[in-house]
Amino acid sequence: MISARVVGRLSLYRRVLNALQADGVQNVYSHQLAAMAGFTAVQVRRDLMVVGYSGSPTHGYEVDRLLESIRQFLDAPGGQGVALVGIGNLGKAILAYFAGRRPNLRIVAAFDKDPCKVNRVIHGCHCYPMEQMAEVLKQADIRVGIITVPAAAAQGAAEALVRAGVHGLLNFAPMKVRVPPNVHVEDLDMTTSLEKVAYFARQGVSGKEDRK
Amino acid sequence: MISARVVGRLSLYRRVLNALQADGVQNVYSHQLAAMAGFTAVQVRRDLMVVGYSGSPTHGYEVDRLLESIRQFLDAPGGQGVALVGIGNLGKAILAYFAGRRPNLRIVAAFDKDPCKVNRVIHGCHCYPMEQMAEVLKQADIRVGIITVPAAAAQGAAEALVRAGVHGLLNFAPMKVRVPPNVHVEDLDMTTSLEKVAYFARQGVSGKEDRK
DNA sequence: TAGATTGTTAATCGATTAACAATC
DNA sequence: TAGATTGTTAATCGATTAACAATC
Repeated sequence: MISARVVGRLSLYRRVLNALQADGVQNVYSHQLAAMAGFTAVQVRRDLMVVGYSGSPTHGYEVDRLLESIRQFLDAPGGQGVALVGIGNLGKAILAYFAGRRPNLRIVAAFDKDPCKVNRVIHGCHCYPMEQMAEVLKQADIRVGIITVPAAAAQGAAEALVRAGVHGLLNFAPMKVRVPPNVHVEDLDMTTSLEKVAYFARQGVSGKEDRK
Repeated sequence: MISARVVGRLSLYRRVLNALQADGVQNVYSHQLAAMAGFTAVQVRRDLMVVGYSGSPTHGYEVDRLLESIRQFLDAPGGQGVALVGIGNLGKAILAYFAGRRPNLRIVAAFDKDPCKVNRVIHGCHCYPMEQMAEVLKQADIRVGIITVPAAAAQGAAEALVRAGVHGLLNFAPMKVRVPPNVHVEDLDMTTSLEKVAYFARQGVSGKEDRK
């Protein structure tokens, strides 16, 4: 079983490698990738072994082939649709943020309980009333959901998404949601993160070991 | 040295406790708080010891006094100002999200290099050109920064904020920033989080142990 | 008192780091 | 070959979990 941490780092390596590829770089060593991604060389080498592509002691890793290996590991073969619940300020910003960024992982449907916010297209994403969720998600084979509703509505949104067949949730609401054990939840809690930063800024220390 | 994890959990406990207080609940046991916050009772008890307030075996924790202890631990005495760099879709959504939410931790200044986006007020926050950052931050004694610029501009934004005296950064850009060791950085990388969720949704497993 | 909960120590678990032989 | 890097195993570190005496 691959840990969530490794998957997250692979996602970061890919972005760094994309930048290198754009610059015409053909080979890269683990310590270079480590410095750019903010991890250690040993972590990088161990993570890259997971995707099943080996480097060479003389040339390091070939950028092109490594990117292809990561792509095969991370991406769904035919692309993956994502649903978003909660078309408020944050929801709309996230629709804009992901619009056209990664064709393989697109937000293809958004939902809101407010009738005034649905039945239109925002940043290329169709907006539907909550009642149509099961139907739309089944029809588009969507298995990933993003929750951008207020805290009080988060649990309900999560349950609706899970009922509609979603197996992964990205939760922006400042509240933990309870889901069946086979559903993966990532919490992206901006309030907690900001309070953490504020605490350590006030203490004048980093809360982690130095990053050299 | 308190770990960033503990500080983050305290922030969550506070929100759960606020909800309980609003419901008129006066006492709470560690296992109740644990269930609501999504952690274990032992974690809750250990974390609460950090803030220096002891519970009682018979009544558990008093909600009012516990909230006060957490507040004293987490919050800056006179309130803490926050600066935001990058007034795009995401930046504006974050200004709206935090507006009026926590008087003690307010975004009081926003910056952008685009002259069209500055010299106005968005969700109660004054917007300035980048050139005025050092001056504004010093005058308002701001030590916390939020980065919502594109990936390519993140390092520059981080350096400008650090030069202006910031000791903590909340980084939304999908790129690691390098900072001096005494600056605390929290990365809030939506792209990585979404890719993690998509990966585990596709595998049909949670990537963590069951949450019971 | 009896009993559930708290505070605290010991054991477990997992991830990171260090060390080193294998490789080109 | 010499040398830097890779892949892999062992040691370290930190956090979580389990166990239990102390408490009201």
